[in-house]
Amino acid sequence: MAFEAVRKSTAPEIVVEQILKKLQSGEITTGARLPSQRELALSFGVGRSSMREALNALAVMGYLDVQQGRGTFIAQELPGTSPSISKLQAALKAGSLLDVIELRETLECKAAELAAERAESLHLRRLKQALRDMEDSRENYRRFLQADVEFHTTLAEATTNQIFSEILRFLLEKVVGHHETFKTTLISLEYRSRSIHTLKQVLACVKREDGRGAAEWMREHLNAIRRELKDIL
Amino acid sequence: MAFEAVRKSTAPEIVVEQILKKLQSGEITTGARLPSQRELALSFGVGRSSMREALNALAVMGYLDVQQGRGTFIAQELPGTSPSISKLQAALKAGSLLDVIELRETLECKAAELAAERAESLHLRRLKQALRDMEDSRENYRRFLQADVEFHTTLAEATTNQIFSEILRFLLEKVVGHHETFKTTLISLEYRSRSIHTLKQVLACVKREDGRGAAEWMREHLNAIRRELKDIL
DNA sequence: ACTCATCAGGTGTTCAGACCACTTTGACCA
DNA sequence: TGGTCAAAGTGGTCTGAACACCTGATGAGT
Repeated sequence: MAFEAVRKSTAPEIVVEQILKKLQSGEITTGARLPSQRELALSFGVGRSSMREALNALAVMGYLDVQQGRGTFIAQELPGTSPSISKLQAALKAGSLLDVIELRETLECKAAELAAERAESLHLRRLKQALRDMEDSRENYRRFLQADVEFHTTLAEATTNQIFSEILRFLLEKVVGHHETFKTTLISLEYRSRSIHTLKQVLACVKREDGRGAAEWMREHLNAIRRELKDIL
Repeated sequence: MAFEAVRKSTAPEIVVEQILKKLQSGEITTGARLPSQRELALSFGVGRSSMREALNALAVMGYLDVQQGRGTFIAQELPGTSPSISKLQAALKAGSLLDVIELRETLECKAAELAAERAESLHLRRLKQALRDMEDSRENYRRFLQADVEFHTTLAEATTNQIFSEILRFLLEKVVGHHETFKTTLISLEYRSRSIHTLKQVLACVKREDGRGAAEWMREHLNAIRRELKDIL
């Protein structure tokens, strides 16, 4: 037998709900100006402070835009009530590391390929530097990981496809999170050396604009990670 | 000569910032109880209403949990302080449609391949149904688009890789958004017919577990979209 | 005619104080 | 032991008064 939590209805909450309803039903146009806080408080039958709390809450949520001396306006862009974002985050939290690897294999191989075709000298320099950092920090796990991520991030940026690079950055962030949660200091020194070697091959391919080669070496790199992961789990 | 927007520092904002800093530096433990609003206001040197505004903002953001009669508590689960999400959204909004297509080609071809290996009968049924819906709504643009999205979404789900499917769902949502923004009713009837044909091939390949074939037909499908897009732009 | 400083009125912002509603606690009593 | 009740502390709400800021009108000066 389950009970529902008692829904307490405080004044600002009620006001927020009412305004939200009008907002979502399209009764108020974006960019429109609301009456002054004093008037609103009067017409809602609440005190100014309660009215202010409601308006502030809506502002924090991104629905309103309050400007001192000018008034309160409906936000130009209503926050896309997109539940997909939270679903994405939930999936990332719940999803298995192997799933992530599968995605990374798909995306990063293509990224390597595109990078080979489009990378500019700036990217090449950063890739080179990241590899040097990895070599210099073989024994320091955190720094190694950081340089590793830098390499992958730069490669993604070199695709000159902003969406591509942001999604990859997003994924990598989660990978790092996983590492930190599980304190995966376990990663073997041998694996690190092999990583550096493989990524050097990737960089070499990118330099000579060999897309297929870059993709293949990247696949090799990710397979190595997958193997390492399986050993640990 | 560019100027930065003036950063107005209102009292509650400053308080929010300070509390946020303490929160993120881990100076306060989750679940801990804060001093009373009156005390806090005193120690921050602001009025109680300003203090309340700050606390409410933090509560809306999910950092705090205020309970009447009991006190204000740090939320048990601090909201993931990931700015990358908003960056991702920004990139999606600003990024070109061609970039999205490039990503889709990468992801959906792989999805088709994986689906061919893993799809269950439930997925096959839904894919079939989606194709039927597309055929039945050749003349109704919105319904056609909806069925189209359903096909791609189902294919993504058939990978049995939750993260994969969520990211694709996320991308597709944006594509639909683009369509609705630009009122792209322009898409030719011929294109629709060709889409249906190509996707039928994809489904056939998935049925006989031909991963390579499914990927190739999907690539064909996306190339058609790319061509259609170029014509429009 | 144009430019600029000034001012009045409206707006959001902040404050202080009072009171209300709720929760916890502990003293009290049957 | 169990219930009742009052007190104290908490957040919730209201009010009136300043304060800070923006806008538009006014009018003096060029």
